[in-house]
Amino acid sequence: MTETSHNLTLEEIGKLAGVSRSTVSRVINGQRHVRADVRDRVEAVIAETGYLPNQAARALVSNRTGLIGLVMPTDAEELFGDPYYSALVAGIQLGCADARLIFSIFPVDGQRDEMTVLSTLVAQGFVDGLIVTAGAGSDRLITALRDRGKNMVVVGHPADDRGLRRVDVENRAGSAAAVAHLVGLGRTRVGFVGPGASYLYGRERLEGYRDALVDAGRGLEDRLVRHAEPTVEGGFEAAHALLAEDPDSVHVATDTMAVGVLRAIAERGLRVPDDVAVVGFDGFPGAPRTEPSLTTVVQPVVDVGRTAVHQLHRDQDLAELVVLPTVLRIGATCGAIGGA
Amino acid sequence: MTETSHNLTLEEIGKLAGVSRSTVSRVINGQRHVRADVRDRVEAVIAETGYLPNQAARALVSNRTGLIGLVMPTDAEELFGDPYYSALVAGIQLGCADARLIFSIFPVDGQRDEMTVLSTLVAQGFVDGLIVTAGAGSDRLITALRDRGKNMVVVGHPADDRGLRRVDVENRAGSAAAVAHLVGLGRTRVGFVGPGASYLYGRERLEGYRDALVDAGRGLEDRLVRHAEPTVEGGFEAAHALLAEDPDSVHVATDTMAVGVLRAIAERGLRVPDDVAVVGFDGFPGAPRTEPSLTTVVQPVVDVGRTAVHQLHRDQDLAELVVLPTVLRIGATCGAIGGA
DNA sequence: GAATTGTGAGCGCTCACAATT
DNA sequence: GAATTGTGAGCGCTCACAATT
Repeated sequence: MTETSHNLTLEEIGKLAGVSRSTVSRVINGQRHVRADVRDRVEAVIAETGYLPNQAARALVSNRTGLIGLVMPTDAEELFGDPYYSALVAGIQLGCADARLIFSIFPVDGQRDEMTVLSTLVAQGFVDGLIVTAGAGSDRLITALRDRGKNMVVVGHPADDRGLRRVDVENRAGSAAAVAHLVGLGRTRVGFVGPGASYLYGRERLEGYRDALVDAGRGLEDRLVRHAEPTVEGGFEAAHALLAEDPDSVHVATDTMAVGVLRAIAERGLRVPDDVAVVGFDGFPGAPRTEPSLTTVVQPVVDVGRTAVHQLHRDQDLAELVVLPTVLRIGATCGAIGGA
Repeated sequence: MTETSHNLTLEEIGKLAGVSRSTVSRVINGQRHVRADVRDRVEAVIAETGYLPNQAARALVSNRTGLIGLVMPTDAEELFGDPYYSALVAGIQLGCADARLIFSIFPVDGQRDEMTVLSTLVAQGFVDGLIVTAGAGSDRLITALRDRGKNMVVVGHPADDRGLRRVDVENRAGSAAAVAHLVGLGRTRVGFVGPGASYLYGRERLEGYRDALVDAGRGLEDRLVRHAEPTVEGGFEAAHALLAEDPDSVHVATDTMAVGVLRAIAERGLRVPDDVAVVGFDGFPGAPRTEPSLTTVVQPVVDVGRTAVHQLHRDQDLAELVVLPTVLRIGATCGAIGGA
């Protein structure tokens, strides 16, 4: 544990153990063809000196650093407290542990040009691969990295998805299941509240809503579909507009918006689920609980993170797109259980 | 923008521009002694080819990577959604922008041995320096990095603070100001709710509470001091115990606990600030608002992050400990404004 | 002689191969 | 002859110095 001011090298460890730098390298990298007693001697010297190989030298010759990066936009401060990122990070961490990689998050804000930072990271070889979440803020970045042929996995659905390795969830089928559930419970006027068309996942969830209504032989009423920003306030406002159309149920495209929807319903003196049933989407682990507890389509964010690492790490011959299934979690807002 | 499969080298760029690798290196690193027309020619080739220097080679020779790391514990999922980290990250990002460094967060969970990860990071030269937040979970790590003489700045107050470069806030003086404020408003039975003794910041804030009462010539009553876990629930329980002692005000050592304290006061049918005044501590930017709005001691977390980077980056002759001042922010819970 | 440019060496590893047992 | 070990070269830069204008 006593460490000298300058860092030791393979050569020096070899000298101390009476072997060449090659043998030390073999011991460190766990290669065969090292005699047991030699291995022990080298390992003893390593332990004694606290030697750690220089990563820059290693990276220079092997072209690998063992680092995986997640690009995280931080323009909006909320993003950091977002339970989505929290779960995604947990999943990526699991994936990195599986693959013996080091996980690092690169916060990128709009002030600095993200391209500058990222060229430094990947193009210049800081990280072996990058996980980037889809969204308006990352479209340019994703295209640039793709064009440079960099090792990248995109989480979610960016505007331009050509030639990308992606991990996504079953948005359309998930929402279809949510709406089919409401229809199955006897609801006849099912509304939809979701984010604007610029959010692809919102568009997909809206399609799922339509699929289910068409499958059930129902008509589609444009007035029962409302868009707003994917925030609590957005949900609140959209719900007020929707409630004027007298729906008996709503599928809300994000749980965050669903909080606003529940608030608007309560403000109108309506009961959930008796007057209006609600089914959300997302079901993130750290998200705040609602009262009554929200029925929602749970997307497996932790698995998404873990899968993204696997996609990054394995051979290139993997499927371009991995879509993970969602699960409908029954709570108290859909009227499937209890006194409704 | 057309990129070939293999990355270019300095040598190749030099050949394309009709100069040596040295001249290209000078252009890239912005050194003098390059003729203007040569510089232009080299820059044109760089732009054309999209050349980016290999960071591993750079790091190998210069012993610097330009990367700063924040070690972030993720055992508890809440930590990620914590407004404290959110603000700290924002500050570190500002500091890195100032110093033209790249900022990276290393999530470390208790499952994997954090020492393994970190030896890889610093000892082996992935990052030039590390910012570590104090806390029970990081004590071992901090000691190990200090013993290895690694470039590190600790945020907050670890159990063993010997030989560390630290950035901290005025916990003691901040709490003293909070309590002096309550005393100045005529409160005579000032209580304290804070975390257990294992939290050093809590101990310091308790000392500040005592300082202010002693300064005001008041006695100290042990029954007016209550400890619990630094959570909303902890604050709630401690407040219920405290309220049995009939205090007319409370200084709560964290805003999170203060939320629980306000809830307990309301549950007892008491009014804030009329019956019981409350002053918290922290004032993090992203923290949820309370009703009535909380009077609190604001610690400058963003500045803490920024300062930590400066400490890491500048010469070693900087002060070992930088303590940033806190500010009392008047809200509606102390009775200084409005109808109380 | 000052500004500009190029050359050689070396950072600390890994890999292919040769030389040992 | 198979297992084990060592040697040489090279990854792509930066730095000190020499060589050029």
